[in-house]
Amino acid sequence: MSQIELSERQRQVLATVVLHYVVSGSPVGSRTVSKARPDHLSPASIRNTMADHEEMGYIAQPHTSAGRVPTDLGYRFYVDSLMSQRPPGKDDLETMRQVLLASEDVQGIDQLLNRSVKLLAGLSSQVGVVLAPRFSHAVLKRLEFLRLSENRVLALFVSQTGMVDHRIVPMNETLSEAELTAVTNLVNKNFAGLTLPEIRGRVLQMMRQEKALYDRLLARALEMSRRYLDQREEGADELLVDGTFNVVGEPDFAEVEQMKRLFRAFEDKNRLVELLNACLEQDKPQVIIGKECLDPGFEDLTVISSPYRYRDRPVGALAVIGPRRMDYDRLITLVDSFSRFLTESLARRARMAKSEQAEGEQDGTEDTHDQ
Amino acid sequence: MSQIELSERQRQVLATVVLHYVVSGSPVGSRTVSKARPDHLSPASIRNTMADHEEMGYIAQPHTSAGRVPTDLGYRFYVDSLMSQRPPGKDDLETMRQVLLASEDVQGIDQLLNRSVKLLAGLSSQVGVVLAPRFSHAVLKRLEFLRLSENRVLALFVSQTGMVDHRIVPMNETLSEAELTAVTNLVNKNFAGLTLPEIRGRVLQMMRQEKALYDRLLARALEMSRRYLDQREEGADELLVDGTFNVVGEPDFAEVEQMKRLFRAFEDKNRLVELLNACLEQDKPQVIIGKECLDPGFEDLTVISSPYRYRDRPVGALAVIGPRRMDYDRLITLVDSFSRFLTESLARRARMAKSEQAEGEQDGTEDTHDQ
DNA sequence: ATTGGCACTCGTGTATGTCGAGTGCCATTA
DNA sequence: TAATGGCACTCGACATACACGAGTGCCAAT
Repeated sequence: MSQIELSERQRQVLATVVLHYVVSGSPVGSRTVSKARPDHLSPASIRNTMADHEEMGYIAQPHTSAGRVPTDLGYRFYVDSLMSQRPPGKDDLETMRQVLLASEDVQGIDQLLNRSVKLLAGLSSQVGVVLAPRFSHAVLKRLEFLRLSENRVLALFVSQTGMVDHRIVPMNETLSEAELTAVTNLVNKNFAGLTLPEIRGRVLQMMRQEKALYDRLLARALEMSRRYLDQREEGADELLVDGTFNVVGEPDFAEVEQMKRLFRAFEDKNRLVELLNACLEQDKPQVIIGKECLDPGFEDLTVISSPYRYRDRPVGALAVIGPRRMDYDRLITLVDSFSRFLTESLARRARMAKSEQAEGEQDGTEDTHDQ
Repeated sequence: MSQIELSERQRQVLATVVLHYVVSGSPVGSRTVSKARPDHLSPASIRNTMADHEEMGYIAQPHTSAGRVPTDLGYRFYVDSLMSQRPPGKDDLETMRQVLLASEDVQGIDQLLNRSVKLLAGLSSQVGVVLAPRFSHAVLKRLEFLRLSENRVLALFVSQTGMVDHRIVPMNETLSEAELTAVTNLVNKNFAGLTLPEIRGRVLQMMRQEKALYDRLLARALEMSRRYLDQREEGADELLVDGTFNVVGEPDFAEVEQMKRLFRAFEDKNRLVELLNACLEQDKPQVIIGKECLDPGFEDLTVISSPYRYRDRPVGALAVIGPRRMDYDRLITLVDSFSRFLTESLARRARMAKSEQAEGEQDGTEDTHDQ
């Protein structure tokens, strides 16, 4: 595992090994590499180079006298410094444009994301994952409280882009319908146009003010808002997965146990959400190869993820998940351009909402947000 | 394939074959049956009986000189007339009670269903499916319209049990915020307490009345309600699936192509919804075995489904899906009692909402509904 | 530094043989 | 007449043996 930088030849050979292995799926030998490279090196020379690679941990033999297979480290090196950054295929781009534009017009964000994940799985022939926009950056258009039963109130959050979230908040004090309506109005008057973190801050601040203590309704309103904010966190169904069938035939997942783990991982949304959340702060597509992911459910997988943005802040992410042996060149550019498309799509929505807001709003809240 | 009724012996032997095959997974021969049955018949006699069965199409040989395997018809006969109706396991019942009661208290229906499907998959070790309550039987608590952009309005439907549905309805005429609020009020005054079909009827009826034509807001309100009603039908994400990993190891799905079809079927929610909708009118658990299901994606599967009810009407369904070789006795009773539990759970919710409604409602709509 | 040659390793595929579970048929039995 | 025991036959599962070929490491020659 020496830290010496690789010579040009070593780089070339490693790239060839990865490239060949990705398409063929079987270990690649010195002879194959020799024939594939334009410089006419004999298999024997290649063998020496490959022996070096093995020593450095980039490639490995499944068994003596077999060809070489890239290790996690090998893939990593390939992705980081060998890969040819070719532009995305025209076809892929065109399809994406078609589908996203079509979903953009009339449909809600849910449908847009739904189609996106199906499209992502389809184009990549892998498992597609989309993490829906986080509510933490959503801007409140309306927060409504409806009484369901004596001690249960339904809190209904609508963002300015039309995202809807509802939670049931427990109550220990019963309010009449009229009081609830008043509370709803109070909340909207105070918080419309703010994001959730901003609302949380405002709530705490207002709770400290004396005035709130004497205004029973306002106190109720703050209390209920706080409960709503505390309630929401789980992040369960804001994750869309599609294309799991693409992984079924893969020879890389021949062993049953392995495959079972895999599907269990796909159904455990929480772990996936966590995984994607981790990439939110990146601004290039992020590639996690095999054991680089600490979650044992993913140790035979590669995850290519990229966040999408709204108003220059990352709000959600999308990913392609597949076996480590995958077409990195294509899929990375695919994920990258897909996230750009989604970002654009959201921006267009926002522009529509903005023109709307500018036209017919009545409240005087700050206008630095317009989600 | 003679239609003669089976003799007692034939019934016994067939039952034994099914029972053994279900646990062992390998073809069962005459010798095995002979030893398993209390009447001391020699293998030779059993062979005769089994030859009859084969002639009648109840069992088949994978190849000459192998044991017999039940056919779809054989399973069908077993389920219909041979199965011992044993009561559900105490353990299963207890677990169900625990989980459902725990989810009942504070949580919304979404969470209840979410846990249900996981529990169903867990208890059955098969794929669990739950079809969420249809909105067509939901009773309107509140229908709200919020403007998102110039020509898009968000319609927000809340049922009296706390189910939430939102759609985006396109508009060709722009309404001011104030007008929208007025419209919302009109809609709620007229339609609160009605189910969707009732609302549809009422809308059409009112549209025919002259009065509506001259009241511009009322006309708008009716138009928008109609658009909302037309919009919703797809029934996409109201289906929960869990436990697909249970099907991975199954030797019955050894062939890759078959398994791929399977997973594609699980992801195509629409087909599943259709399948479950078909069982809504049954009142016993329904068993669909292999090719009895016309959908080619399910031809190697058995689906055990049962509706659950609300106010004596079936509103949703749940199912266990697995290979044809499954423990019919246990799973049928499991599905049956699970659907009862869900029905009860919904009823309890309704009682809570009812006491609530009786206490603090102000409108004079009929009280024959209380969802 | 590169290369050709050589012995060695192993996985894969094929041919071959044995074993045993299971069947169908028929003559025998109670 | 229904049940049974015996027998020849079939066929998959499993093991053994063997040849083939791709691939390697090492070394001496260029």
